[in-house]
Parts: sequence; C-alpha cells; structure tokens
Amino acid sequence: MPEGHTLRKLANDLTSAFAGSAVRTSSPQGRFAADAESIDGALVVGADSVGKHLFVEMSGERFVHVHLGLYGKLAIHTGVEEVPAPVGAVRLRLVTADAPPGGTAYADLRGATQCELVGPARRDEIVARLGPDPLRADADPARAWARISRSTRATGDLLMDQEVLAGVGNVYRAEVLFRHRIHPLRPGRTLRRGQFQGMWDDLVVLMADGVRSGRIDTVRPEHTAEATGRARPDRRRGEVYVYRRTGQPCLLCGTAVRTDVLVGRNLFWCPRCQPAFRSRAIGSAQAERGNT
DNA sequence: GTAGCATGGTAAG
DNA sequence: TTACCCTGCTACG
Repeated sequence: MPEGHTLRKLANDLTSAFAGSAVRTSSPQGRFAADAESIDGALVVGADSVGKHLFVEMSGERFVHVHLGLYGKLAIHTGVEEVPAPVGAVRLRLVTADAPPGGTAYADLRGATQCELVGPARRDEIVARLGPDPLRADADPARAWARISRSTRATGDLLMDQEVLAGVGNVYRAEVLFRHRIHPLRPGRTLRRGQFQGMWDDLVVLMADGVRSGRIDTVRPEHTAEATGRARPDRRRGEVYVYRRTGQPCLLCGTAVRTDVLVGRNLFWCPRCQPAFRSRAIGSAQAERGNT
C-alpha cells in the first residue's frame, strides 16, 4: 500500500537493518545493473522518505532514489542465515556484506516505477518539487494552504497533487475528506482555513498511525465494527469509512457510498455526510477568510 | 485458470 | 489520453 506511510516505514526499517553496514548490491533483473555495480560494497548511511519518494543514502553522497508507483514492493528481511535466490523481477537487491551480530539482512525491490542513482543536487530537485509531507516534522502546511486557498480545482484533486501535499494517496484522500465532511469536488478556494487545518492535523495523526501499524485505519473508535457490532468482511485490511465501499451503507448514516472518477482516479464519498457544496455559500466562505 | 483492476507517476503521442 | 512498470489480489468461470 504505497502511500506516504509505507515509504516512511520502509525508510525506518532500511535504516535499522542497513545503516552503518557495507552492502553488496545487485540487479538480478538487470535494469539497474550498471548503477548497482557502481555502489557495490558501499556503506549505507541511512534511508529517508519525502512523500512517496524513498532515498537510500550510500557513502560518497550517492542516493538510490526509489518510487514504488502503484504496485512496487520493497521487501526487507533481517536475521537470515542464508540469502535465497531472487524470485521474480528483482530490480535491486541489497545484502549486508559482512554478517552483523543480528545475522544477514537483505532487501529486494520489485515493480518500482523508479529506481535510479542520483547525487545530492538531483535529490534536492526532487524534494523541492514536493509539497509539505504530514509525516515530516519540518513540514509547513501553510505552503499547501497557499495553493489550495487560491485554487478553483477540486479539493479531492488538490489533496492528491504531490506538489501541493506530499504523501497523501487515494485512501487517505477519501478518508480525510469523509472525516471532515467535505465533498471531494468542492473547490479548494471555498474551504475555510480551519477546515484545511483540521484535515492537515488529522493527516499528521492518521499517517503516523499508518507508519506504526503498516496499514490504513481511519475509523474512529466509536464507529468501528467492534464498537457497533457490525460484521467486518476482511479484518486483514485496515478499517475505512468510504474507500472502495461503493454501494455499501455509510458507517454513520447508512446512505450508499458513491464513487466517481476524478483526474483518472477513483473518488469515494457519502453524499449525505459530505453534501455537495452550494455555490451560494462561496461568497460567505470567502468573506469569512477575508478574501476578495 | 485467468482477466481485470489497484494505494502512482512519468513520458510518449 | 494512453502506455508503461510487470505485483498481487479479487472476481469470475
């Protein structure tokens, strides 16, 4: 589930498993072969994520820049006695060079949209294109608000624009809009600052939870299946209000959850809890913010 | 068994 | 707008 929380967790786990160790690098699939060879034997300094981008820093100011895309995976294994033969299209494999006290660690990258070796300047360029990331302590939500509050684009579109907000994907988008009762098509400029701030603060908490649990749970304690006695179809997956629940009853009001496509991605919302924004109210929302 | 879709983003057309 | 990365799950037969 590669939204921002997944990448942050991977960065944390990579750092735990590899920081300070020399690694053997290879590209069994071949597409990263030349770059893998050029960093073979290097020391892993650490890993970090910004939005959905992952950077593994190697000694000599070299960074492996990874973007998992829709279905990329990075599997990290620690404390293994023997490293198995690669299965499937492994773009990049990292293996600790000299077995540390905890045993050998290895990581396999598959299906990623992007895996490239970059320098600090290129890394900074990539990061500079991204909006504030709710998972980063240094994030400045005012940067996102400056864009959103001036935009006629739909709030649902803006929330997933990585230049506006980094790390939010389709699940967090649908869920945070529901939790704040905002219709996904509502124009960004009609939001009140407090509404944006409420969503931002919520994302900070929800996504940090996601890093800990490794999944997306957004249902408030009082609305969970456990609290309400509802049956839960799939308890391996996180509990959500509207994401991929088309036609099913809203957990709050029972109205059928709706879906539509916006900029090529699926939207999910409850038409009753997230009523369509009436243009009549635009004037008052702007007046409230002191806009002209 | 297998077709189709999905938590994403880029580049080509 | 479409192809692509080429995984992994689900729905369907």
